[in-house]
Amino acid sequence: MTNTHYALLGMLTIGPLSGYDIRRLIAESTQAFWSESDGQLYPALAKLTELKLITIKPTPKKSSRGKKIYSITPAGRNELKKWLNQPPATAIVRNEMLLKLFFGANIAPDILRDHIEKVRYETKAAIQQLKTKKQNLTADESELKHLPFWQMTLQYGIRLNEAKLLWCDETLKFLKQKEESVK
Amino acid sequence: MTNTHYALLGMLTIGPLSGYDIRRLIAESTQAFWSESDGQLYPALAKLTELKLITIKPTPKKSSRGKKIYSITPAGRNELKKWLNQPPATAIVRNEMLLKLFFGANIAPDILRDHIEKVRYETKAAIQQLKTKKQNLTADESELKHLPFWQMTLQYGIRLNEAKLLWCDETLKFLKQKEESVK
DNA sequence: TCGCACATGTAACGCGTTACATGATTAC
DNA sequence: GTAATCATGTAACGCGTTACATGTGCGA
Repeated sequence: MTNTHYALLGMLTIGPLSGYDIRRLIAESTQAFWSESDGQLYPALAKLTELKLITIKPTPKKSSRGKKIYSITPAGRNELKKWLNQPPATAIVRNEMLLKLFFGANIAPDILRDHIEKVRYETKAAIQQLKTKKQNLTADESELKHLPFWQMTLQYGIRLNEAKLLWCDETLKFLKQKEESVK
Repeated sequence: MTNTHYALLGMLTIGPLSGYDIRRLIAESTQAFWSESDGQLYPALAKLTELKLITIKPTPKKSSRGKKIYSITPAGRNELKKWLNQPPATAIVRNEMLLKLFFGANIAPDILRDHIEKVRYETKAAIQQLKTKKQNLTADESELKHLPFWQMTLQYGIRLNEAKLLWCDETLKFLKQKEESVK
């Protein structure tokens, strides 16, 4: 049981979903802090089924395409809760941007500026995207009990990206000063 | 050539170092945004030597332990610069804490609060550590040209963690209100 | 009828971690 | 002499990605 498995169990607490649905949900709702690849998703669903933590609903009408609708079982809910109750592991991060910056003495100053300018641009776009997503989420009335938690994760993204933006501005300003002092 | 290889090349622009030195440097200076395990480090050094991007210095005096001192070659510097000039790839992140929060509707409210409280505590500690490290860095005069860049990476950590702390406070407050409204 | 979105899966690969293994030198 | 630190490496394993493979149903 990896985090991938728990992520899938968690998604199925929202309601019965197909693999494809989960895939879309992840892409739309959690891609900012969680992602799954196909190569993980489908084998993980198979394993969870085998463990009887999820079940395949009997296809309601005609076999509509090859679609399989999964539901979480009581045993599945139990496993999920056990995992949720454990404090989250502190992640080890690897930030390529900061690694390059750490070796910044070896880069031409204008190229480094370009890099940070690019990060700044992406960060601004991310903030905008997260904010609109947070707005739209409020409008949507389905799955009311999940709403506040989903908002919190979006708020996290907003806050962290705001800080990143601030840092980009600080750093660009600093780099500009540095270059001028060299002239 | 993976990021690990470039990280090692980068470290060797600071000066000639042994594998153990690099290991220590990473643990002391970049662990907040970059880490390497032994299982990567030594094979990577071997490969870089084979590619002649780094060389083993003739052991200066008596073979002091089994120590090998590596230096970057001109070809190595060239490879490093090519990598540094490319804009950093936007990383895919996986944040277990946010994933658990996303499924927060399935957790007892007080346990969730504990989780965030723990994050808050760790974040405060991280800020303090980064700030003192930034102070001490200024005092140290070796490797002057690297200093501003190292400070920028620390500042990044400080800014991001400050935002995280703010978010923790916001979220804890919000959760408390939520619980009271249920009563 | 043609293309796109839906829908599920497998195979290969590689990065990175963990655990194991070994031995030298220094400080107490 | 013995513990801690210095110092280098290997082996096994597993997670996760990428690319490949296949097929359905709907709308223009």
